[in-house]
Amino acid sequence: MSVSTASVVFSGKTPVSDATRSRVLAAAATLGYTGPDPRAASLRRGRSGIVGVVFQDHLGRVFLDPVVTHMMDGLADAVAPLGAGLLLLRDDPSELGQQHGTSSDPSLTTAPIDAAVLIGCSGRMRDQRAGVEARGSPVVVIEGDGGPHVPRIDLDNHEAQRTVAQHLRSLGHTDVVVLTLPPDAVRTFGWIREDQEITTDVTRVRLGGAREVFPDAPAFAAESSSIDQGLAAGRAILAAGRPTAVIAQSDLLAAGMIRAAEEAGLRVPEDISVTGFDGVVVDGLEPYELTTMVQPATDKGRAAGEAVAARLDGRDAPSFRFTCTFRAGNTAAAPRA
Amino acid sequence: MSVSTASVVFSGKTPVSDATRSRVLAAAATLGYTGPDPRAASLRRGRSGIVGVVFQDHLGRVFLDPVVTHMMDGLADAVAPLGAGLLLLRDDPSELGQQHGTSSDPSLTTAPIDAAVLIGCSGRMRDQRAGVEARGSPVVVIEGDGGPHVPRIDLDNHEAQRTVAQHLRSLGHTDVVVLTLPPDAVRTFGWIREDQEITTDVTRVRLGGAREVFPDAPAFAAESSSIDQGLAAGRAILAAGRPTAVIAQSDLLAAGMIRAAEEAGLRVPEDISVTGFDGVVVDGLEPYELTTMVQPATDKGRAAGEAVAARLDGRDAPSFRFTCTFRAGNTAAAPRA
DNA sequence: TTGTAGGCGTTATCAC
DNA sequence: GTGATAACGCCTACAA
Repeated sequence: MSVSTASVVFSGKTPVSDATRSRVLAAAATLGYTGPDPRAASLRRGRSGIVGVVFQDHLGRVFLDPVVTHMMDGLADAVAPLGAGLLLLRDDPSELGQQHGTSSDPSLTTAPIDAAVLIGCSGRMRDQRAGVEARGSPVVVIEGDGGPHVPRIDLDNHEAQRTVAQHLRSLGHTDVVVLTLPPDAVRTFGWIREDQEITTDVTRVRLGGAREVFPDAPAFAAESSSIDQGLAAGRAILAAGRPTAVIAQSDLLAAGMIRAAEEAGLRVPEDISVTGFDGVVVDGLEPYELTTMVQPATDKGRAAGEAVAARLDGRDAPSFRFTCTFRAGNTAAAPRA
Repeated sequence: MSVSTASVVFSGKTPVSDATRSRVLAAAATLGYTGPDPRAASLRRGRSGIVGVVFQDHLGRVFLDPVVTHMMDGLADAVAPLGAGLLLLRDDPSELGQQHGTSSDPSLTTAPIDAAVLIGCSGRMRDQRAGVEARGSPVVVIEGDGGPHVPRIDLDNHEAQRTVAQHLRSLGHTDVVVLTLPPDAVRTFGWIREDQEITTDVTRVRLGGAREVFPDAPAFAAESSSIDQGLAAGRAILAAGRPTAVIAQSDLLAAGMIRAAEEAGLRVPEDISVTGFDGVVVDGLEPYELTTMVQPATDKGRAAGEAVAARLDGRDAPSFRFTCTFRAGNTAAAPRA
């Protein structure tokens, strides 16, 4: 009985005589051997059959934010023919400042992945990316800047947000607040200072688009994209003043903002206009239909998956920018005279 | 410069002099070494920091079915303190009948996982489970039978479905059809024959609960839990006859069934009653509110995660059965005289 | 504190 | 068609 014969029997890569095969299988059964150990196999082969997907947030968000679930749907779809599993990873801020992953958390650098998809791209993620690529694993970034040679899948965020702002301006609004996604990995809830650096690309670029139309619009940052956060931020915004319109950077935030407005006795859109971003279905928002930009979330995920597949296949993968489309709902109207 | 010194520097498990550390790091930088290779590390350690989650379905379902997303949310939550990533795996039916995974797909047996959570438990999954446990990786099953010593997280499906059926009976229904989830891995769409074996536990048990009240109710199987499938099945059911009520095994199927009824010019609940199962929010179902059983999906996921954590920690993990609660909506009423 | 040796379980290569 | 052998890259004793 030789090791290599056993290997051959289990992998089926080389013809084996029936007699030998059954002898090997019998021996395996006796010894309680259940086939190759994946860890050893992946070391030897240099492939694990795993694509890592890295989020900057608690993993719960992956499953509760419709934009993300749709994106993941497309990603899973595109990665399937590749025969790879998706490993959900978190870009853990608690590792900040530590020399090297003393944390037990699997992360980009400690997980046995063949490729990585970064959702957003913080500074630290960018550092890790270098390490991952140094090992020869392709990296693709969705909504973020991974550096010069990293395929990048994103939206025309600036343009899209400018479109919405323009819509509000044409309705006659001048007193506008922007309710933003987290500005950086620290995720501080509150007003964004003038001198504050916004490291999260989506947040910064969308804000830039809005400010192209309303240069002086103050911005309030939420900790994450959720209705609850929108509600909390909305309360804070209304406690500080009474804008005629709020530009939210996500539909979930917009939904929360609307609730906050209702709480404060304001009618939408008569007393205050609220716009969203994403074009997802938000539960329980009736009778409102958000005025928002619709983004092709599933396509974005699929494009990322295809880019990964291409890179793993030795082919080149270009960056791709998707276009959002304006959808007029019933949450934006002319301000009251 | 020695290998072990480098190892020590990177792992930080042993005190190292500052001089040595910087010498090592400098050398690493020069050589382009970016830290330990995860594949080799996981072989040596015998741990990969990965928990596999196995679905019987296309991975897209994971992200589009609200019951599943909530469950995953709870699971991610409970697994987080463990510092493990979640690997989404698919129990690929295409491997059926193959001796050993000649497919390139990562599966329970070919993925480097430390533990596995099985969603449902097909016959093949049960076989694979044995292999996984033989390697010492704990397995937990959600909604399925993994065998004698496998912790099992599920619902009082029989009782719950009986409750709904009882409700319909008390309203006066006698002519009832059950719209079921897939009966087995093959997922054939259509009427379930009398002699047909139902291998998927949830499907079988819920059907049993319904038939305790309506012993002769015919059953129609969908291919998956989705509104589209409910619609298709609903059309087929209505083409074959006109029951006074349909017991759907999921809210999504119920939603599809309602659409099919509307298509056929039937009013719900006046002409036909429809009940669901899950208690999730179904988009665009207004003005209906499903009469359904609400299940604690998030808790189910969390319980599974805690069971995994316990087992990885050497502790014992008991099975747990959650209870569903009846929610009266407006989709079930007395049949017309 | 640093260096050396051995093995984790595979699989690829080669000889037979 | 089968068997021996050498890495894959790391980690952990143990010795210096």
